[in-house]
Amino acid sequence: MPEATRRAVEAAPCGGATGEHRRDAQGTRRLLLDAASHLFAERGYERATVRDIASRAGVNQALLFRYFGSKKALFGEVMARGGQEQLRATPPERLFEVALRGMLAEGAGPGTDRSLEVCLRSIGGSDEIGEALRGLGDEYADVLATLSRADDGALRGDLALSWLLGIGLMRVVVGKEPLASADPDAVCRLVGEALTALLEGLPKTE
Amino acid sequence: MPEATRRAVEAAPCGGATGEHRRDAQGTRRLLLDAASHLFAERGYERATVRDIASRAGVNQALLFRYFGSKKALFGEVMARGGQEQLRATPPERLFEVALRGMLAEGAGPGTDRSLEVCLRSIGGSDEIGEALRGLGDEYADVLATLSRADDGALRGDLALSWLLGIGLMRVVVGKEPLASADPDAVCRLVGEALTALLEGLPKTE
DNA sequence: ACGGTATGTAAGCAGGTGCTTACACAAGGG
DNA sequence: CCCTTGTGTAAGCACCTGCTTACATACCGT
Repeated sequence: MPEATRRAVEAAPCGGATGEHRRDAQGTRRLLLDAASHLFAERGYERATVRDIASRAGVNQALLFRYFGSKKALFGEVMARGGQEQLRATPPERLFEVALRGMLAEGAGPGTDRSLEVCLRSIGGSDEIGEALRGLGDEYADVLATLSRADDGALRGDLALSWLLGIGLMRVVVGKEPLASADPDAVCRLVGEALTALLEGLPKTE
Repeated sequence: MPEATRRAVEAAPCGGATGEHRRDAQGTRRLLLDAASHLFAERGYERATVRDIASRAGVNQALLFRYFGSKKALFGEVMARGGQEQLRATPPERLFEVALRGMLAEGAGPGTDRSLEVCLRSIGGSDEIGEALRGLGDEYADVLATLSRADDGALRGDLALSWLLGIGLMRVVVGKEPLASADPDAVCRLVGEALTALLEGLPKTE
């Protein structure tokens, strides 16, 4: 990869035609954060190297360590940035479908939350990463558990989350057919119907 | 030449990896295969290093390459050895529960099939490994698909397999509570009930 | 203008990886 | 006996990893 995607020459006319970097710490910090977010979602934690991230940001990798300290800390900031927005912005009875549709949507627009995808792709990684990922899972499961009035609601929530992640696993990281190309509506309908036996608090499937 | 003592050594079961090895290519081959099987199931493909495998087998790592050529080839032999026995030995309508219970049983007896666990722990790995793992998934999904008479039976099979793997993911690799410590019977009952909406060919839940 | 400092870079370090090579030793046949 | 062959080992190679260091340079207050 000899040609890194250099930072676009900003509107600021530096005079020189070289397209050199403006010295803007916050800007390059965000560049690194964006690059890391994309690469973690694409390859998972282990397979996204700091060199790749820095290269994608168009920045020397030493800056990554100056601004974030370590790869793990960068990962933490990435997950904290947009990770739990969807979790908090979605009412519990819609969370499952929203998360499922978020994972079924392939073209990842800037708005979609890919943190669950990051989790799935980073599973084999170090124990500390697994710990961090378990935290996000716990929050999802806690919300899903409120959808059942049964006394084993927490277990039912875990099972629902398991299905959600399993579907994401098969679809986006394994690419299993026909699931990978299936219509999101069809998947939601089938899963929704089956889940009514598990969680009573789900909205009726039409 | 103390041939009597040598013969006695050969007759003895060589369980421990300690002490000197007798020069037995087939024997050390199997030692490597066993060690690899355990370590792949415990840590996944990437995190099980060839040094660890050779060390666990009590032999030099160079032998690993002499007998198998590469780490990937060794992985292939491990997966081919016991991977699909359970798949072929189990009638379709029982496959889901057998596989689920196999994943819920923590104490991995010598009989239990851990190849699905290997899949789960190796997901982040290289693309070629993912390809190999997809093959096993395909076979499971094909069997599960026969349990539905609907015209989207293949999709329903994929969804059932997704749940199976998702549960394994949460339980054995993430260790999510309360699922990780839940009673296997309770899990099977909840999942079985919900799955009747998806696959009609499942045996009645009690 | 100018010096200090924030920002950026090139080069390298220590450790780990899969894999290879050169060699030691045992067995068996001429 | 020696010499070939199969089995096992120690050492090393080339590369990759996260991370650090020494240095260059643009910006900004004075």
